[in-house]
Amino acid sequence: MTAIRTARDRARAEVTHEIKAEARRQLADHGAQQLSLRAVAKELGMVSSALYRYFPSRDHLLTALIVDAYDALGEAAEAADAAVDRADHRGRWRAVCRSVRDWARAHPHEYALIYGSPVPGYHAPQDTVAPAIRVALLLVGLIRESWAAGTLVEPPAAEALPPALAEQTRRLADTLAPELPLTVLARAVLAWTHLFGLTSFELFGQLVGSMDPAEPFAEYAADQLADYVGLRAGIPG
Amino acid sequence: MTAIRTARDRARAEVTHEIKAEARRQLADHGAQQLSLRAVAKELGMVSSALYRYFPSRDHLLTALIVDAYDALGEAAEAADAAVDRADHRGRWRAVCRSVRDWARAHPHEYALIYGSPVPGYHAPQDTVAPAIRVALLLVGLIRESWAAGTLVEPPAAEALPPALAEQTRRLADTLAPELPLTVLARAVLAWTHLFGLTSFELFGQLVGSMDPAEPFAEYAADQLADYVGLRAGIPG
DNA sequence: TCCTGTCAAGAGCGCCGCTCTCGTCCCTGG
DNA sequence: CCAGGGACGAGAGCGGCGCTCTTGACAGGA
Repeated sequence: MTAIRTARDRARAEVTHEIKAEARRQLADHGAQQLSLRAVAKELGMVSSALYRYFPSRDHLLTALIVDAYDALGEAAEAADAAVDRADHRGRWRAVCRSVRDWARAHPHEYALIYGSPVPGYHAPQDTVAPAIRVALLLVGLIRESWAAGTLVEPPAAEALPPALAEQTRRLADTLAPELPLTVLARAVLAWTHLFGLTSFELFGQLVGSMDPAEPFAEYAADQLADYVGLRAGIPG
Repeated sequence: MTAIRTARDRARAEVTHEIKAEARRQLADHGAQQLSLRAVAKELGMVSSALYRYFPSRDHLLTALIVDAYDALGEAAEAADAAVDRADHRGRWRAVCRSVRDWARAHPHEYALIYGSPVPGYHAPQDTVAPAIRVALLLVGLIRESWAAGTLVEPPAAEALPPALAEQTRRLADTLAPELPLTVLARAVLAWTHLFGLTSFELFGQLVGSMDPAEPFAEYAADQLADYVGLRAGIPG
């Protein structure tokens, strides 16, 4: 558990890391579909069968890359958030939205790997869920901060969730943000799905011919979503 | 141009259709990734090379399936729309949203084929754009009807689009809905992206652990989107 | 020192998309 | 009516894929 012990272990960790690095390079260049164990092995001066000492299958290697991609995206979003005044919750929201889009555009194949259609037969193992929700946690976190600061605009009181949705939202709130009104949390989830839905739409070419380039539309969407969840502009002071 | 002429032509059309049918079956069963020309050929009692008389490559066959999928989805949406009172624009909106989700859940692999990450290297040819926009046209159409009927709630006048987006939206409006206020059209596009974004999120497993099952949330989203674009409930009479 | 576990390598299996060649059959123009 | 040409299916084959199994070299613990 402590440090890496034997020379064998150290070598093993190093080779594992090198395989992932080369695989990530090929993924970024040619996409997940084209990621070939043989090509990775060749580039590393190994023979394909040797890779199976480190990853039991292509899917396992892909899973490792998925976790890395989620983490990279989460890190980018957190960095963007951290660069904005803590009290400017709306500005932070917009920064996170922009960072997601920017990261996706900079790493289209990685983005497609995590938010595109899942590889058939492939089902995400449990290791991927924790890194997968980093951006969602970030968004909920800043909404909570705005709520705590008293700057969050609540949805109209008349708007009640239907019972089934209220129950689901309550369960979600219990582990995520018990103090938030359920309507706020439901709207936050909706905004979250929209952020990634729009990013995917742009990246997968569905906007070509309408809102293309998508930059102004993405900015507008981030604004509208901030309104929708109730984030107010600027710093109270 | 008139009818199918010679026996050869008839045979060719029939075989082409059978290839597509078998390919669609395999696509529905195992996903696009697993769609193999050899398997299709074997199932049809042919040899793989013979298929190349009908489709010059796997991608071309896939493109044919994509067009079919867009058309099937468009047809389902149009049927759902047609089943609702013409004057109940909000009801029609919700029916279309529900039909998209239903179709996607009934045909996950076809849906993934058209709204998932594009196959690497694959770029949609022009044939696919016309069927691809059927649902969008349907949604814009019913918004226009509501506008014409005077039942559409306009966004707050204070909400102006930033110049770049206004210009894009205007270009879109010119060929789509010249009479609609730009803010309405922009909101419609946003709602359109959200509809498919949410559907993809559910289908690709991103909602597992939060809004799962997604039924109540999807209904809620359709409602919220109807509000957002300004569709009022019920029939004026 | 022996022995056990780890490792890279190689051969090979059954797939895949795709190409090329070769007979065959039928349609059509003379 | 018949010869030529075009469309067709079959087959062999190429290079590549994921993955398995066996083999031999090497290092660390008993």
